[in-house]
Amino acid sequence: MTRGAYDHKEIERKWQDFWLKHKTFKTEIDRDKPKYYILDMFPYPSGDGLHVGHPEGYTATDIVARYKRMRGYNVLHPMGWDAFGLPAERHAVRTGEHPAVITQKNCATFRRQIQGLGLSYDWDREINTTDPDYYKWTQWIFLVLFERGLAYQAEAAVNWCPALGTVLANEEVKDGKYVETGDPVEKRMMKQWMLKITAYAERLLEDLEDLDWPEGIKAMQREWIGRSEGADVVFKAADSDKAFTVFTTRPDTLFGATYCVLAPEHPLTLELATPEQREAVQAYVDQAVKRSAQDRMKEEREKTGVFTGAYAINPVNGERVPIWVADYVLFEYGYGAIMAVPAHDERDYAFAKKFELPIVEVVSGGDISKEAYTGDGVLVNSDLINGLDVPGAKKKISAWLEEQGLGKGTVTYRLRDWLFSRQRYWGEPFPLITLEDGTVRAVPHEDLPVELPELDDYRPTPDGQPPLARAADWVNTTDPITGKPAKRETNTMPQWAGSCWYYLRFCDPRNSDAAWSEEAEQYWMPVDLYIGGAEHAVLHLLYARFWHKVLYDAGYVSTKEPFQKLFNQGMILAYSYKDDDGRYYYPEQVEQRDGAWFVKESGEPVHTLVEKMSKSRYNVVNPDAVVAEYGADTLRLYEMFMGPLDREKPWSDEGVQGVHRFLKRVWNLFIGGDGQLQPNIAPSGGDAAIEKLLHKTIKDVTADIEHLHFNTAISRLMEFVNGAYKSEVLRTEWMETFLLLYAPFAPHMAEELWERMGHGESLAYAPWPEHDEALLAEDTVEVPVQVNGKLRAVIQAPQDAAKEDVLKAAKAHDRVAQHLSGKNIVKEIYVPGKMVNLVAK
RNA sequence: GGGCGAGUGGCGGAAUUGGCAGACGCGCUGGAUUUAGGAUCCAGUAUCGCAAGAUGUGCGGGUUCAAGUCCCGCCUCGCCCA
Repeated sequence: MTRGAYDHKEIERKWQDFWLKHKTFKTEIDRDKPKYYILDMFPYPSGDGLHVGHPEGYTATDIVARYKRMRGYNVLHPMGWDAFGLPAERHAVRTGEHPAVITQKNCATFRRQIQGLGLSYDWDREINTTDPDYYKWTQWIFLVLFERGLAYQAEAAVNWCPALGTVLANEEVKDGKYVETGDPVEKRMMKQWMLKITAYAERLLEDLEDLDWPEGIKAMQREWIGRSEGADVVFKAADSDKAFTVFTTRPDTLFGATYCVLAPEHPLTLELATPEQREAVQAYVDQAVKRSAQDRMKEEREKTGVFTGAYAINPVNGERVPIWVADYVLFEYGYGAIMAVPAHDERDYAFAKKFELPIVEVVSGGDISKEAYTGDGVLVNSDLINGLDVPGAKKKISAWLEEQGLGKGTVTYRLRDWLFSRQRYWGEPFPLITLEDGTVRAVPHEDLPVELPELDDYRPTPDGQPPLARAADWVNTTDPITGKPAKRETNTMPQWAGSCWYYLRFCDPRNSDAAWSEEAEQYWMPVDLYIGGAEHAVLHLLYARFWHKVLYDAGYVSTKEPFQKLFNQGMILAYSYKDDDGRYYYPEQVEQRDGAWFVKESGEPVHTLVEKMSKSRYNVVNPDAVVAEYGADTLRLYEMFMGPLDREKPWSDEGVQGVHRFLKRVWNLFIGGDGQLQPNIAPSGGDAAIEKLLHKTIKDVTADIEHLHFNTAISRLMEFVNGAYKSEVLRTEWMETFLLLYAPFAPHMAEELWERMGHGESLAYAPWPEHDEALLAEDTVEVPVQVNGKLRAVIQAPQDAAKEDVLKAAKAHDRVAQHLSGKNIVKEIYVPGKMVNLVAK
């Protein structure tokens, strides 16, 4: 290798060591500077190590963090590990090794890989959700919820897998089977801890308004919360003293209710069934409860149901309507009972058609002989609300129901309370004990954390209890108040718990007296910019917002919302190669000939696809390999150059090489083959055109970073370098300015060149360059001239030229004149400094 | 079915407010240098055409002096909800 050649390995090692050793990015509260809190969604440290998707978001936040520091902000930019979770537990079950051991190993790998990317985190703030010093405070927050009445125990339906003897998360179950092994999963009622997130539904919805978040994410949260206004209506059973309540979003259609449906789980279903029908109803209920909610809700599925033999009285007109049982009504939603209006609801319509139930139109505007009409229209066949439109009818009928004591207008939410317990080992233990009389008591704050006990087997017990039940010494304890025997909770918290508040711990991560100090929270919060994948659009972000609001109500935080601005990076995809039999090939196994792809060995044709990276598709790109071959600066720059941050984009090895070539061009612009600074970099002289280009670059790169348009920012830097290569003399000052612009993107090389330019200090806190608008002003501008909207010439004109002069010059141009000859000009348009258009006939 | 987003060269993608479509990069072509290059540098590269010129941002209409950009109708793909 030539002496002066770009050696990314040595340069990157040198500066990574420098930053760590000098704690360059260590942050303390500094009231003389404005703060800026920029956060990545911290990773789950899996055994596979970093994926190329991780550096995408991390590089984006790193660029902003480095840029903001240079703009004089006090930047909080931390990293940590969301390390509780299933893979480590599965590993423990297989090997008997404590999950903490594999977790430590994985964290070390992630730390090494992330540090190898030159990301400017304050490593003194590193946190780990599995560290007792951390989960002590997760337990403390749980107690805040518990003490405020927001945590309660309830019988809830869970996914029980008999083959594994454990409960599974919803994500692990598909089509009634465990996704990993295919073992059947059934619903089972178990006592679970629930968090009352529904108490915050309205505020979680309302406060979305002021957040600078992608509209799509806000829409998804709104849908998830699913606020709907409607009415509760009481239906009495005919010839009985029983009654049931239904919730409907369409009380206006009450006169069109021709039957009612109870969910199979509804307690009245069997009670109301007539003796003749009871057997059929029982059989239907038995098979319906086994189906999943998603399956039951599927619209395309053939509707099923059984008549109970009983009738209800429609409260508005006193008519007898049959009561059916059907699985398209869910017990969890509303009251598990509906009034069916087949004329104006598609599912009711399909059901009524199949079972030949009457369909009565009450809103005009559709053709109910063909399909249900769900739009607005004038009410008909509806007595006191005839002639009104839908919103007017809703209002009037709700008021009438209330008057008559038959119901009332209500608001319901799709959002359910949060099932918060898991029958697992590797999670936070609940800081609760249960006395023999059933009293549940919080573990006193001074006794936190409740640490996980050591086990020699991490499987559930043979009788289906969670693994923690194996630790009898731990489970059996005494109540500190009464001294009576008590048992610890054997469930643990779900993985979401640790990530619900980590952004607060980062403000004050080593505090042993509190989860965070008031001072730190007030200085740093809220998070100014939060970047991560859209897969957390609903759950993580909703759960964290919920906890934050509870902490706000309890007076522990000063902001209503945790994350002011949110941005989602798009997924990185990759090309994969697949033959007609569906077999995949590694990129090294295929070659391109005449525009088509073939397997090298067999010559068999393959087609290329752009897909998610996965091991089974043989298209995973390993960031370690890219760093080893091209360096971290290349990986960073390439991932940012691929395209807009929020879009999906395919990985291309050629693209990586292209960016690496650019980095080498920058290096060679500064450093000659002899390893010395290029002789044409001089304290004075230089072309004014380069100075102008530089100032344009400053202006554009600055604006692009502010807008997170990193791909175009990099293309501006490339344009400057292309310009500099054509210039004979490069003024030192200009080249240093360029390095500052370049530094957030390729920090290792920028630091190295900055040092070689004679600076003794890191450029991490050097002031960000400002452009001089005066230098950008043009004396003369190029004005395109169109004839009838088509470009015919480009003329030079003074910036402030009068309209007449420009038009005269335009008409005088040969080619313009040629296209005007024989025609009359009917209109002349001049947009100053921009455009001339001559309309001629 | 509903909501949101996207559709621009061979490829990834540019284009504040309607104002020169294709910046920048990949790939490709040619040249320089080199014992050699899959290194480096320079030039070219939307399509058709020798040229003048014509055509061109998923498709079909419209508004406008001027439309990738605004409006109406459709098609395809992605995500979310059902």
